[in-house]
Amino acid sequence: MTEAAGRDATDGATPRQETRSRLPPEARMPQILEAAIEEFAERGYAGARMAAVASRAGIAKGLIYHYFPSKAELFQASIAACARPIFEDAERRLSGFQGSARQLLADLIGLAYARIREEQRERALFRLILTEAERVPALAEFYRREILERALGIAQAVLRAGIASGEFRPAAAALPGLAAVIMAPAVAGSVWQMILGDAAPDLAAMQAAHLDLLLAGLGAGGPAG
Amino acid sequence: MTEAAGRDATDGATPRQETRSRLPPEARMPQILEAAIEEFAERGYAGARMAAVASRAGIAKGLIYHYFPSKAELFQASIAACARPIFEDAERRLSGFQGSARQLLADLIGLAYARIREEQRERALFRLILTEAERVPALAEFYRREILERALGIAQAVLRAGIASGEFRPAAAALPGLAAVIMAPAVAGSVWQMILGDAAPDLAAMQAAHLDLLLAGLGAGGPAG
Amino acid sequence: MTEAAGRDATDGATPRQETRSRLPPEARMPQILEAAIEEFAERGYAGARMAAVASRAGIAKGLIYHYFPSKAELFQASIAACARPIFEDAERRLSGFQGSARQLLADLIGLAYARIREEQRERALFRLILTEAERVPALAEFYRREILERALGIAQAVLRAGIASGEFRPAAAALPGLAAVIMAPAVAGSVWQMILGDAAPDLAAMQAAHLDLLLAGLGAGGPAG
Amino acid sequence: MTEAAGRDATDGATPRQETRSRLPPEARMPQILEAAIEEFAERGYAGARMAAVASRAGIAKGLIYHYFPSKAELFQASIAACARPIFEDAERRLSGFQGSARQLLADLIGLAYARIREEQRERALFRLILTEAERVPALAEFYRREILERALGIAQAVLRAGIASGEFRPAAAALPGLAAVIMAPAVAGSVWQMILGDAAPDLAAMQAAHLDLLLAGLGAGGPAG
DNA sequence: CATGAATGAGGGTTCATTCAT
DNA sequence: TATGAATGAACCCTCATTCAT
Repeated sequence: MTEAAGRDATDGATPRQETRSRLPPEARMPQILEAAIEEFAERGYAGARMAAVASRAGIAKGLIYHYFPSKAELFQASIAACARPIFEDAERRLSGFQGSARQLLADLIGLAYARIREEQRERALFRLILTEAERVPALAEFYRREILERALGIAQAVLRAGIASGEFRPAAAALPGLAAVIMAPAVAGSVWQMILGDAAPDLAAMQAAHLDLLLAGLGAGGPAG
Repeated sequence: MTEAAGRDATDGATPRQETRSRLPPEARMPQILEAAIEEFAERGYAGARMAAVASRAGIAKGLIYHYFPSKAELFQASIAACARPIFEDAERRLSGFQGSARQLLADLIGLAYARIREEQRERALFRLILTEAERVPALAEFYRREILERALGIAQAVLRAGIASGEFRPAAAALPGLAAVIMAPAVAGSVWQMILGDAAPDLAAMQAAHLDLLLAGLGAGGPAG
Repeated sequence: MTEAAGRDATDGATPRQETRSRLPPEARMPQILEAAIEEFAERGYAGARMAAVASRAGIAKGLIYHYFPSKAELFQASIAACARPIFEDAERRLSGFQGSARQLLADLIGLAYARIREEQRERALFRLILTEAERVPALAEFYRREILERALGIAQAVLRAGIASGEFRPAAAALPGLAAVIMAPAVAGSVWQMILGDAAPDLAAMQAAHLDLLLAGLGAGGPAG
Repeated sequence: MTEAAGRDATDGATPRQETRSRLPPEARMPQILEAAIEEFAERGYAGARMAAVASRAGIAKGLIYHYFPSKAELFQASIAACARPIFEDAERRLSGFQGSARQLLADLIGLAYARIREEQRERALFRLILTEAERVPALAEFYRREILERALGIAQAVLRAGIASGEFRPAAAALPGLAAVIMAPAVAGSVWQMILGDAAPDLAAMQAAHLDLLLAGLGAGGPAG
């Protein structure tokens, strides 16, 4: 997206300060990774071109190979660079929470939708996972371990808390697929964002309906209770 | 090293001795499209190779170009070939339905999960859409028009029917994001299937929890009511 | 050396019969191998360029890869193509020989120098062996088995025959290094040809001196006898 | 991935704290040449990498260019560095020799085989000459002038001495190729060593047979005498 | 209609060389 | 003097596309 200013146009007017910049590795590597994440996310692994990565990073193609031995390793490193503790926030909020389970649920849903809306980087990671999971099993495993399992764990914890406090109907504990269903709208919402952008279902409306449905569906007066 | 290749084709003198099955376009095109869908779904557009499509179809590379002028057009045609009336079934069931809205909801959810589990072809299409939507706007548009909008329409219809019959709480009508939330677990489920295969959350459990949550959450005694 | 006429010059006068020729594999492969042998022999493995091989063969670069999967395999195949029974001639002559051992020796030496002078292909092979033996152990092994051992065997056979007939002094049998020494001038001669071309020591003069020295040194009246 | 590199050099402010051994050209050049000779001998000119030369020399890539303007010139210099008076020893021994020509011949042959066996550096030079002579005419010329001609001169001198003293048959003088044939086994022996290493014909056995053959073949009672 | 040999435009990668530090 | 980041020109190889047969 940054589309580094091409070097093709010798525009003659500006006095060419296109000099070599010589950054230390600590500065250059993130620059390349950033460019790579963008390129891979937009084009997929096969469609990405090393030249485009270099161009986005504003460097020569060959320089990439001073930092990463191959396209495949650059890809792996790009994934790793995205793989920050995505749910740290949510888990901290969960463990320290004092109020009602209903309030906690509302909080966490708010957090999830906020990330979907705002986190550029995570959207790219999600696209890469969807696109390349079949080709790179490590990606699928990463998604399962770092994203799906942790999100399910959080959902389970909230459910348990709500049942314990009497806010949620006890029968909810008997539904093994419930945690997945609870978090599903956020997943679908981010898929739609990814595919459709502005034409996707409105996230704010989804968030409101999502919370409403959960509160109603989990409430103590539910049908299975 | 000797690669005993070639030469088994028509050699001009002998009047056609073992030409490969000379099929009319009506028979050959689906064969090629089938192969192309598989290849594109497995490798993505950039990763797909025309030679592999030909090989899957059991024909020579060159023959593809008698039916499709380019890889890009073959891709478009592959998409179109998937674009069969995915929701025809559901819409027919919807329009002719006699029973309760709760029963209708259960039926349609059952239908949806069955397709997710079984329809090889649709899974491939979904993968292509996820993978290539950014690069091929027509794909995103196809998804919006043929899949998302129709699914949302069905969900809205069920909601309206349930509200009209008094089965669902009237407040549901005031939540514009509800239709999307209602169908979201099926979308998330198919994404997980795609990424994780057998490691994905169990679809049967999701289906049960999904239905249970909806019935409870939409029921007349809900919170927003 | 053939340096196929480049296709860069659209000369406008000649009606361009630079049409694609479509040879069967049986005809194209030797053509490529021939070109490859030349290129590898002249530049060594690392120095050889696939583009140059293609150019020598008068074909496009990519076509090589229809016949050989990589530069390394093309190299191996080039070696194999040279590896014809180099000493078949000499061994046949040896086994059927009727005259004196001195005459046989003269014959075989004549044969050896004739090959050094004339065999284009063998010179290339020898150069490749010298150049790449360290990098490609199979080359060294090929030289040992197919060239050195067979040549030594022939020399031993002649020695034995001459000793048996009383033409050569019996003490020659007691010198294990003698066979190697006997054939050495031919090897040195071909090395010098390879390095120096016309500036190399004259092969005819060497041949005469070689034979003379052997006849004198192996003769029955020698010092060690 | 972090490549904790660079930065340990002079940074302009602090007055030189841990600059790497700052050597004068007289000390640095041999170090580089030594490394270059190894690398060129092992990989050939095209296969050699400047980075590998630097690494062998324990310096940075760029420093090579302070001493040699290009790879080609480094190669030339490497050759020149090998070009020490290879035959100085032999020529000194020749000019001061007092004993019989037979003894002199034995001495010189012993010297030659000893060098083949022991001189690492000369083996590398010889390999370079064989490998690159066609591409670098100066190499062939160097070989002709500094090695072949001088060796032939020594052989001629010994021959003349032996004929003059009556030890060798006079007819030997009439064979222009004889000097080359006399030295040839040593050349062949070193080629075999180079290609085959331990699988080469035994040098000690060759040396014995070589000397024996020469003494017998050059002796006064020979056939052409 | 059908084949697969043939082409040629890149894409990934290497490496001699330069140059800011 | 010394470093190694940075460049860019090839090089090997792939693959969509063409076309003689």
